[in-house]
Amino acid sequence: MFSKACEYGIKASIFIALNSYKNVRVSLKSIAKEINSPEAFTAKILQDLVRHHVINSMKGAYGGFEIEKELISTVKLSHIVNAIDGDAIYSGCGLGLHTCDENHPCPVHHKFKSVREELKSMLENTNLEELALNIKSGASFLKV
Amino acid sequence: MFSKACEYGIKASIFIALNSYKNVRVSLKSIAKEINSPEAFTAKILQDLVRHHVINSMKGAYGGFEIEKELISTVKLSHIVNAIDGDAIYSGCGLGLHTCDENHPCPVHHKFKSVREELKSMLENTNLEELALNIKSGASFLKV
DNA sequence: TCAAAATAGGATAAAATTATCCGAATTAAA
DNA sequence: TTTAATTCGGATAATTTTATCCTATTTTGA
Ligand code: FES
Ligand code: FES
Repeated sequence: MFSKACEYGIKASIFIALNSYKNVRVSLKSIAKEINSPEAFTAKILQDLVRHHVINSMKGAYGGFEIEKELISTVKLSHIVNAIDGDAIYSGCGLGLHTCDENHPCPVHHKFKSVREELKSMLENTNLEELALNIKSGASFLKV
Repeated sequence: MFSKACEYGIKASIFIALNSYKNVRVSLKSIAKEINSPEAFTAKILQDLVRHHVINSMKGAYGGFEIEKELISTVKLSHIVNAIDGDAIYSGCGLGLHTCDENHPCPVHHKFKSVREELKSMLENTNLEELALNIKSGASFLKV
């Protein structure tokens, strides 16, 4: 469904959010360890999220990644997915036609559309805060 | 969402079904032309579908691909997707955990599950007959 | 000021997906 | 029986995605 890059991006963001509540900046190394992802590849993805202002980074000793506490609840999954995978999963044609066009629909258009919309609204209505809290409470897990 | 291979496979199957109603066997060449796909790559995918008994093939002059008329309405999108992309899209974890496990859920599990189930039921409840009929009536299109 | 700890970013490599090529095997009609 | 039209299947290539490596740059504390 999502690319590996996007999966890592989502998991990393949740872990960063979790720590940002505790005013702790997390390093690339600890992120990769926590979400079980390749370090250097994860670095690229984090850079991407920084460029898209989903997370913040600080270089140097005692540096790392963070998200402003007040913003955590405003970061939606859709922001992360969009930054990394783009919007094809929302708006692209399920059968790969150049554009999804109501007036020139592919065979699965009407059936596919509702699934895609549900996915879209799910992503747009899920924020990092709730995801981080579920990790904190032990209701969900980032690896294994 | 789906791989290119899967997109081609679905479109090809619909076109084959459409022609099978007219007792016409279609060649690789005409399929690739109709669905706007690379010929040799499409051949591989069709071979795969033949092996999975989604479609039938006949070699030699006047050969080509077909689906038994009586079976067209029994071929579900899920069969095609499963033959080509496997079942990860149904049953895999949205964040790439090794397995999707209710007792060890990833952060998006509960939100993701319903989307995945809707997709699954859509694919399991859509058959080639209805898709072919919509193409026939001009209600939907296989290319451009 | 210097050293250590980080992220940034470019270059490259590995793996997976998508795509192409070509000869072998099969089939039916002439 | 020959020939033309096909699918089949193996080898290979191109592209995209995933992953790694190395150096530069930034930041803080000693
Ligand atoms: S045209 Fe294919 S999903 Fe809309
Ligand atoms: S555990 Fe991730 S979707 Fe179920």
